[in-house]
Amino acid sequence: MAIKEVPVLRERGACCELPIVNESWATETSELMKALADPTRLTMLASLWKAKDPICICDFTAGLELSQPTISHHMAKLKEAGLVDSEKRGIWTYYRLRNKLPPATRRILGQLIR
Amino acid sequence: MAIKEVPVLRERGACCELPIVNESWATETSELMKALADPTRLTMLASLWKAKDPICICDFTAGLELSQPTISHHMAKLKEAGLVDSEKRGIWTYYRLRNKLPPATRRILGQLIR
DNA sequence: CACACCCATCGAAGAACGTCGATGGATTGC
DNA sequence: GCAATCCATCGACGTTCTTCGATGGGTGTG
Repeated sequence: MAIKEVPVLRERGACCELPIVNESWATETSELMKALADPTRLTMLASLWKAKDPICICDFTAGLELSQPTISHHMAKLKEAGLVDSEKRGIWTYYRLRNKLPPATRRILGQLIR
Repeated sequence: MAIKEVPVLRERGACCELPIVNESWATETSELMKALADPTRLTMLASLWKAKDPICICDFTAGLELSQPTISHHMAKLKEAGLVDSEKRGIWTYYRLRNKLPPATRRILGQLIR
């Protein structure tokens, strides 16, 4: 646990160089993380991940203890992040996991869920 | 892309059941996602992931275009999330990826960072 | 047509977040 | 001891987020 490799020889005011990190990678990845940074949205995603069939807003409203506008709001965020698709059928709007998910995104979701 | 499995036969006011999603899983996972939901923190994590040696605050302050308090603030969040360890050496505080990371967390980071 | 239901959107309120300058403790070099 | 450096913390500000009630459009039922 101790940090042994670091010499105390370092000069004051002298900073080391950081490994190069792609800036657009950071912003794009943080967008995805923001979409996942809410327990309600994670629950909805996990439900869609596990369910074979699409799920409509009223199912989530009945199952989660939140108002219908809040559920719709969260689902809109998931859609805006490109994580879910929606389709209207009669008076219902059904949501499902987007089937054209980028492979990397799908792998991350797979790691998170289950 | 079309949703074929959904019958329109559904009765009004009748909701389906959701797949069961563990509630504490959702809150805990969302905590991790919140820690990752910022480009600066992602950049710092990626740097620590790639770097062999620990990195001190002043390196990040020099490399990223943010004030020192902001850098310290972000690093404190990463530490609070259990993602990094710190050790003081002389006047410097060195940070490194926590070596006792939960395997699942490590796998997620591995997926995210390249 | 009138009514009931589903749902997206709006506006508002409160909480959480990102950022900074200022400050002060700790450590080291002179 | 004095000055310089690193860094954590505080207080403040503006932004973003979560949540809700109210509203209205769309769709089907009687």
